[in-house]
Amino acid sequence: MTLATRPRPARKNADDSRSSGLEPPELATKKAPTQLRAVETFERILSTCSELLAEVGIERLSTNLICRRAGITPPALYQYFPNKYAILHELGRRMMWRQNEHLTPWAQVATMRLPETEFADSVAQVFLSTLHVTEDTAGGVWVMRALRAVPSLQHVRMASHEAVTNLVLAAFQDSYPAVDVAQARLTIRLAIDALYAAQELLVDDPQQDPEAVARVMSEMVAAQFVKLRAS
Amino acid sequence: MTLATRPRPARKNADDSRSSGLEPPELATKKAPTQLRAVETFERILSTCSELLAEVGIERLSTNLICRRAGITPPALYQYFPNKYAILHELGRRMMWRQNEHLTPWAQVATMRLPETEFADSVAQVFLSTLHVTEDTAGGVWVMRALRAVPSLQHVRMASHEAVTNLVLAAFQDSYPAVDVAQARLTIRLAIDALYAAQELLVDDPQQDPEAVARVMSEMVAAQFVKLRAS
DNA sequence: TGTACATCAGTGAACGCGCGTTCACTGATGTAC
DNA sequence: TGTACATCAGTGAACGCGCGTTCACTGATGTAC
Repeated sequence: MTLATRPRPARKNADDSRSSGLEPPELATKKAPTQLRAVETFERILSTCSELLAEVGIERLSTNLICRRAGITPPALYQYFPNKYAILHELGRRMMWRQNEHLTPWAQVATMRLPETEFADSVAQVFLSTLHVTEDTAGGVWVMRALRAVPSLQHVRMASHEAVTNLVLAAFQDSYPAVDVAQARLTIRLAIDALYAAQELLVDDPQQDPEAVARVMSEMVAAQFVKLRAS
Repeated sequence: MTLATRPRPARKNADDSRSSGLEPPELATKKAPTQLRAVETFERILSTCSELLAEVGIERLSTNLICRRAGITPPALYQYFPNKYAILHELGRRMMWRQNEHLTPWAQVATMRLPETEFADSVAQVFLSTLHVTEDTAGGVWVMRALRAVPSLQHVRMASHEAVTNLVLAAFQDSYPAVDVAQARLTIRLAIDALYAAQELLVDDPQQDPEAVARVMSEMVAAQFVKLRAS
């Protein structure tokens, strides 16, 4: 018989690569895939990760598990991502970006000038449409939860909320230039966080009626916005 | 020389005890400590867990790590808790309970009848006092985050928010019996979730001013409550 | 008030397992002449 | 249009490590007579 098992390769110092557990993990992707096959592998890693996140939760998610499910071997995964956090980072970025996309056409001067009732209706509408973005993505909720749960991933959510705030703030300022910026920014930011919280409630508790939640939250937000206009 | 190393004990079937990864983990505590020394150990496990949660995050938290830091051996921990989730469960329960404690004296008929401005002020006050509860507990924020992140622990947060909702709802109904219950419950629940979201913002972003956040959120909530009274 | 014994509290040492990670390698795709 | 060669994409097999968990055991505390 020829070589059935190869001899153990010499290892320099296995500890070098293992972090002490205190530095944050690398989040950037590594090599970008160029060939078609590679792009498919890259995307399959992402979708598998999303899928598994919903099934086993972030705690039991591992690169080995992703590889097994995606039908590839670990070294293939490591070519593109340094660790599972980088995969989650990419998933989070995409999800946030898709949500923000739905907001851009709403955050216009014309919207900000709407009378209270119409304004509230428009808020309710964007609320429901961004809700659908999360619902339509497999494991979308769990990606959102992972962003919250992992310390090194928090900034993705933060940056996204910050970006949305600036988007809305710009439109608002164009409409009401006299309003105090700090005050406006805070109100907008809190409105956004409250709306996201309401989205989470809907996901966590399927008993709740999305339309009713959208209505109440929009009223709350609209009233505060109108108050802000007059200040 | 006498027995330096003992012979390997026979193991029946190591797989029996290892879960397949799909059933939720047991959350109840095991034996309750009776003697003083045991109570101290029990409490040290809890406080060490809280401490480590803040340092390494839930992802790297392990029973072994807790034992090392707490100065006990694993079997001692396993006497009281079946796994790390049970420890987090207990920590979460305590934190939620302490927060709710601050709310009970507020959720009274007299409060509900306050005029809008005074009502808003009182909301701002409870908001800030519950915020301090989280801040004063070592690793308090991380306990909250763990409750969100771990699927099997979600119900602790949910149950707490539900309980708070009922508390406020009862006081509100006593004051305004004519108001539609479902409508009132939804408004209250969303207000609570929004206030918690604002708390998280303050924790995540130390730039934000707690007083300013408290003020804006309270105004938003108060306005909606007053609208509700008149319906 | 003393002692025998039961229960409580915690130890030391080991286990099997899956995880993250890397190695030398093979096969597929693209490209220069 | 064909071919030699470089680069890209992915494999199979192994590693050291820490984790969850359990064993038989020792020492401390409480209690019945």
